[in-house]
Amino acid sequence: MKIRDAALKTELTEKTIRYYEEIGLVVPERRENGYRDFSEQDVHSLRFLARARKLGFSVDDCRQLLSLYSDRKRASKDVKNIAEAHLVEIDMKIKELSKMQDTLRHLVSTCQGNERPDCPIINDLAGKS
Amino acid sequence: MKIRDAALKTELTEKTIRYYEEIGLVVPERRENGYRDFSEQDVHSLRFLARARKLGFSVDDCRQLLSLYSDRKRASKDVKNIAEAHLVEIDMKIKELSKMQDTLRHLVSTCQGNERPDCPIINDLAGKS
DNA sequence: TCTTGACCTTCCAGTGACTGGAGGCTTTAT
DNA sequence: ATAAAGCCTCCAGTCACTGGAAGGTCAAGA
Repeated sequence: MKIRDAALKTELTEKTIRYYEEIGLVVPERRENGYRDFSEQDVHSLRFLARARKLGFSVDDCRQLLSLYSDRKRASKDVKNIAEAHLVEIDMKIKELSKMQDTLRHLVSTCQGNERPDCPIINDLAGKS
Repeated sequence: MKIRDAALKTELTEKTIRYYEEIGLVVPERRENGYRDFSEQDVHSLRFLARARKLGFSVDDCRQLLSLYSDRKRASKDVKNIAEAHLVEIDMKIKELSKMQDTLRHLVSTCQGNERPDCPIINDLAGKS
């Protein structure tokens, strides 16, 4: 299957698929004319990658997960470890964003938002309390 | 004041300060020997930038906020608009992360995490329901 | 005076995960 | 025969820095 069809089947772009090949996540065959030729296997891998990326796993995590995926002797604990570490990262990001949200919401709510220059948002950024 | 002291006073790194100069966010004077010479004004701007970045504003937002900061005839609504747009982005990010979190938490909770290969996380990523 | 070491400078490369585009083949349809 | 679509590679750009090399400057101590 050519790259266009692989892209349609995986909801990845052709660019992304070529990039994944470049960094060694998939290794499609090549036809005589140089065109990539994706097997069903390749498409499975790409879909796996697409899902993992959607869950926010880094490409490097994806590489490990993909390797565990094709390892029949894997220990589920290895997978779980990766997922739990990722969860911790997500938690941290949410906490950080929530802090920003709180501060900003407060500032925005106290700003008149009119034509005059007085602005608690600017004041806060300027360090004036 | 030399860059090291500017860095200490603003909690930015020297590298970051040089970068901010490179992209035109601050324009410190230069001494005869080529060293940057930061005024108190410059330090104020840098602190302003540091705070805005901590709230997650993009460098481009920061540029606009800084310009509004030094504009005595600014309208607070211009500031508020930028802040509100940023809040919307933060909300979206949090929602996206929360979705990932939900899915991942569920998957992690159903995975035994032992030496055996059966793994609901891998199964989900592989599209097996 | 010499030297050491801290501090400053510029410039280049790398990060993550793509994305856009140029320039050039091959295939398909008219 | 020709045009359009589709494929290829390679290079540059994104964002906001960060690391490091190579070299100039300055103050203090031997």
